[in-house]
Amino acid sequence: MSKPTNKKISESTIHRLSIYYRALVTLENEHYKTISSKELAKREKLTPAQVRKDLSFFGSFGTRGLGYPVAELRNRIAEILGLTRLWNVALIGVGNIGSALVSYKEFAKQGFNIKLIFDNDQRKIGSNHKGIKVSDFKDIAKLVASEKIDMAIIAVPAHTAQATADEVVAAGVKAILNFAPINLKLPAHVILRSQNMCIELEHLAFAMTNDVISD
Amino acid sequence: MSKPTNKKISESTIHRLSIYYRALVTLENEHYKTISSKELAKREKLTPAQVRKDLSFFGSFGTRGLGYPVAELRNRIAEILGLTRLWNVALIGVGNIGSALVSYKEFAKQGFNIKLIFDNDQRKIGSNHKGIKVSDFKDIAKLVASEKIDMAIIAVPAHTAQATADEVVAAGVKAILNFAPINLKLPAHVILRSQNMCIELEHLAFAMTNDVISD
DNA sequence: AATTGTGAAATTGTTCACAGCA
DNA sequence: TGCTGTGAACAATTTCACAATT
Repeated sequence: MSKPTNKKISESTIHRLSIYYRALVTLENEHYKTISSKELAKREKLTPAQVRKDLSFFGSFGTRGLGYPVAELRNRIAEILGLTRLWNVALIGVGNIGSALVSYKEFAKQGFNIKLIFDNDQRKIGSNHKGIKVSDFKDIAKLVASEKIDMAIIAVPAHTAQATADEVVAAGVKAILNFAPINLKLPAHVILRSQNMCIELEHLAFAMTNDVISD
Repeated sequence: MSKPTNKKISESTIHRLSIYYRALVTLENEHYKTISSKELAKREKLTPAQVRKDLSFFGSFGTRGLGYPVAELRNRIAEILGLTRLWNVALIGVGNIGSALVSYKEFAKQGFNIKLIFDNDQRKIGSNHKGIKVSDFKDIAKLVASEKIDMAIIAVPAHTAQATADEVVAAGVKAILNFAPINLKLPAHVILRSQNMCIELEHLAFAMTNDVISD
């Protein structure tokens, strides 16, 4: 029922699902009732065939001749991405990036609730960030369990990131978003995504150096 | 000379080049003189064949039986990525994320020098962030030219991002890194990369919801 | 003996093109 | 008629496997 095809959904399809989701939220605000693959593709600089292929992975949702029902499709994608529930997130490290993430409103909008903040700097422990008291990183195991934390965001310096991640995993966290610019080694059962902001700037530098022109 | 093959270097290869670069910097600090594709692959969770294919795009740098010379290879990748020069970067928007980026030390380490900061909030204009005075966004065209800005980082709220980007492009900036969670529409000659932090969390949510286990 | 460099094979991802349906 | 859903064709990327080299 929830798996109309048994083909594996690719990473790139999941990525585009996030894109569709955001587009559909916008379309809903613009009071669209339906949207065709052609129009959705145009908005997100994709091809209509790709939109249809992606959406067909989880069943027939469109109406031939008409397009896709915006609200229903947005809902369905939210279900698939796991956005119909709240996620309890722990933030590790409240330096530059960590502080920015606490205040980042998009997270809350998508159901990612930063519930705990950890640091190991005595000057920061006990202080308040957007109404959340900074806890001592030593207490992570206890608090992750009691607060039912689902995910952790690691925003500590590169040289402590691996040790930090190991402790986060030991505390029972099963999914990590890493902002430290290193490749973390974690057990296979832990889901890891990394965000390295330098890599994107390097990509710009590469493109400018090599006169890459996107057409 | 600089183009030993005429095959196009793919986006994914460029991405891995950034990864190799960082790995090689680490290896150099650990006093490695040479590194084999096997060992490099192991460190970065890739396959040896892929490492060799990627590196072969820009010539034969390895020595059969021995591996790749760490320092030389790091240098060569730096050249390819355009990291052997300084890049003048303008930051647009000094809210949560913008503030974090000004203080983010990795940027400077890789030669990305945030030289100008812009905002349109009168309370912020004139204030200091890490020794850089916040300029009025109205003056962007003049300052981009006089300060020889190469790239802009857009860190403004989603609803103003498109208008901001349009002005940044009008000011003559040819490369943009966008942190606003929308799909910017820009002329083809402008190089654009986007970083959407929600998408990564959504990926974690998807993986947890669907019991994806990376093996 | 160890490891690169690279065609060829396998796999994965994208686009085409059209039958089928509203 | 317009647009979806999808198998087949095509394109890109990754992996294999091995000759060449130190």
